[in-house]
Amino acid sequence: MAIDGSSVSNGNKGKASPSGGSGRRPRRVRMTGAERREQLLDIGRTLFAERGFEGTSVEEIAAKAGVSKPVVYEHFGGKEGLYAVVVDREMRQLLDMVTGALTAGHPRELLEQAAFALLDYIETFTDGFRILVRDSPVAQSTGTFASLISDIATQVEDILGLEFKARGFDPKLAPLYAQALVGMVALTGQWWLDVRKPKKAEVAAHLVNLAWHGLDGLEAKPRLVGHRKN
Amino acid sequence: MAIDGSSVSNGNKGKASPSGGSGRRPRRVRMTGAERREQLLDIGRTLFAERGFEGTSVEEIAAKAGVSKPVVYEHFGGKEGLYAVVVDREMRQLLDMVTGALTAGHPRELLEQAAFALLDYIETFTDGFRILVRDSPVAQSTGTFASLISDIATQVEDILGLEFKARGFDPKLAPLYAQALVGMVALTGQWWLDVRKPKKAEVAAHLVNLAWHGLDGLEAKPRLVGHRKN
DNA sequence: TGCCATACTTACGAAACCGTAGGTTACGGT
DNA sequence: ACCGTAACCTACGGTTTCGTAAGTATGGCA
Repeated sequence: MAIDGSSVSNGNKGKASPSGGSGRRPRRVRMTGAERREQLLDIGRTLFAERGFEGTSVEEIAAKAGVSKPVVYEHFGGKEGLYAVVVDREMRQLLDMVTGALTAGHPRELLEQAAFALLDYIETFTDGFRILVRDSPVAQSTGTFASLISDIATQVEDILGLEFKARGFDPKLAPLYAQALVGMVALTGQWWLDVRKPKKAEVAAHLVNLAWHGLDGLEAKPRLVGHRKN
Repeated sequence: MAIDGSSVSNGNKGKASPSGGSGRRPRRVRMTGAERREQLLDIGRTLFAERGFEGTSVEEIAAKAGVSKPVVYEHFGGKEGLYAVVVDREMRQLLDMVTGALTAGHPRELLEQAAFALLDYIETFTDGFRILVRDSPVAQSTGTFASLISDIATQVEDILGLEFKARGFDPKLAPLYAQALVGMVALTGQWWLDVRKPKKAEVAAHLVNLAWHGLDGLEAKPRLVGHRKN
């Protein structure tokens, strides 16, 4: 089992039911430290996503892992410790995906790839996205969704900045446009989470359509330049 | 004093300091019921905005009003009661402003007005916006920011739907584009909350610029059709 | 086989919080 | 001057939660 990669698998089989199904399953699981740690992170992510930081108790996390509270404290020092790790991993994941999509190409392709990457993250790591969108516990400054969005927006800024200069626009406006683009994709992604109606690639195509041509010059049937399947 | 209108004024003069400055100020304030109610709503809104629902205690609200806990329970029946009223008023306010901006005109003007209205709301009722963006206590379904955004998006949908039909686009895509537009404005507004850099009208102009012409056909110096001052 | 580090438990202290019971003070009308 | 009502308070019960102290089982290894 991969120790580092934020494990996508999450079945919650544990359930703390003491009796096994057939004869001789070991009653208590007794995982290795690293395993338990990963499991707690998984469960924590899920619970934080659906109940928020303050709405989730350490005992609940521990119980769902079939373990008692002090185990959590042993691994993370406390609730905030666990939360911090969850958020950090999630931010890293999202940032990696988007950054990877913003490496090279024509601006329109970059936009397309980034939009797709964000939608992809939202789909694959839904819980993480929910956590990032929700509020952080205290003293946010860093670790906020806003700050993360800003990080991404900063990269978009750089790209836009060049483009703006080349076209004679004020590069100081790049942040604004970057924010608008990210916001457009992010909130559409959130909406799409519940609806799931057009396929992801189609959503991305339409978003790019809107961002690139504007309402005035929309194309009826936009296509992604790079054609994807999933 | 207007009983109903969500009072914008918020100075927190009370502060519960018992000694008045000069001679004979009555030591305890003893407001009328309606006044106290409004004051509690004001304070509640502020606290919920900065600490969230679960992070705010009834006692804290009461203390800040220079009053004891049971007063809050007398007026609102509990923490959730107060929160519900705050959220309801805020949603109504925002919805009114945006709906009012979406009454008549050319689509581009509507977009412009709606964007401006949202930014205006964010600026004027910052705390309210923060509350709406944060998470609701439990059993969200209604009262969520997402649901509010959807309400607004629905209105945008209708407008876009007509436009799409007239232009021969698939009207089923209207929700997607509506969501994208609303998301663009909403998240840009959230960003602008902290930065406050370009003036509100300028932000609106650029948003309309992007939404209308797209990155491909951006204007260097967009102007709002209806010129505003504040 | 005996040892020992690691994984894990039970039990508890302390604090924060919600919500209520029952009593007290000021204000307005008569 | 009196009295009722509306506004407000003190005090407390009961629950939840964080975090810790101190002890128990388990599995690998000399």
